[in-house]
Amino acid sequence: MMTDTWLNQLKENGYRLTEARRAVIATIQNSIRALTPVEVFDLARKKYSALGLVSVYRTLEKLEELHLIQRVHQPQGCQAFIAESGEHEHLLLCQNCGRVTFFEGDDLDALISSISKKTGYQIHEHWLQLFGLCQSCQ
Amino acid sequence: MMTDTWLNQLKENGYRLTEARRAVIATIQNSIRALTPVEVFDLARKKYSALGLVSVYRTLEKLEELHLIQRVHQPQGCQAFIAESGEHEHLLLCQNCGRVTFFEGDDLDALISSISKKTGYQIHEHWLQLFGLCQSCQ
DNA sequence: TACTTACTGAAAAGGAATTTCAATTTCAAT
DNA sequence: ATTGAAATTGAAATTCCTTTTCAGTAAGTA
Repeated sequence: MMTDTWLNQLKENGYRLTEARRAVIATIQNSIRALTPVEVFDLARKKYSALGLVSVYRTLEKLEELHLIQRVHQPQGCQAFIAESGEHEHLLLCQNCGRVTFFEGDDLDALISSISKKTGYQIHEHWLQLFGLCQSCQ
Repeated sequence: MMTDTWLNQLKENGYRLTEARRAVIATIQNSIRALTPVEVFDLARKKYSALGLVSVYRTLEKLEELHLIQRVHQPQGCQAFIAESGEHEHLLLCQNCGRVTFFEGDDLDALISSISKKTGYQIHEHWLQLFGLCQSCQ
């Protein structure tokens, strides 16, 4: 199970496995949408009521550092996190329920080299994110 | 001049033209990179030293509401603003100097309809942003 | 089982954005 | 020009979110 993968990742990097971290990890892995620190806190406390908000922040920091989660940028704010998919993938967000779906196969090479030629920039990275309505929200 | 366009926009929407607003507007329009509220404040105070930070926040709010400026999302944070270009354009950011260049002509229709088919989402919006080095920073 | 040290939650501190408020300025109506 | 109502101002206070501090606790190796 994926939870174990994350716990192993923490362990391999010299971090300890604690109840607080297990609760935060389980919460994020069970969510289909991006969660803010306070949302993680509220949800995780249902399973582990002694959890402190500070530990949520500290765990999120470590998970982000290990590239297990990523920050999601949205018009309403950029404080929410979602589990990362393995590869270089982009996000598709439901504007109604917030569900996050990953997609790949963006071939932007032609576009990027054309923009590079026009502007004179060396282009190193790109962000692509789509917004819409998921099947159940249409 | 573009400053006048913005001032007219404010006026047409029932807002008054004040020294504070003129200073904020001039600062943003003269910047080639996105500025945070505090950066706007520091720059604008060189021309109008009585300016308060609160007025910067309030003016940014109104300019955003009128779609004259837009928030720029970056890995380091999402508090910076840049003047909007007229049409639906995307941003190209220099990772060294922060210079912002707009580009258009992103034809993502094929990609978007393919993703739509695969995922079942109705896609309504897309964000595309490129990062790299501008000519003078290479 | 013992022991080192990372980790914890609570409280305090810090930083950014918003609200409050009395004084000032804008600008439409004289 | 002058007036006066109402929007706007800057400073201070407040709120909200995140980080730091700290003494007690728990993880996990020896």
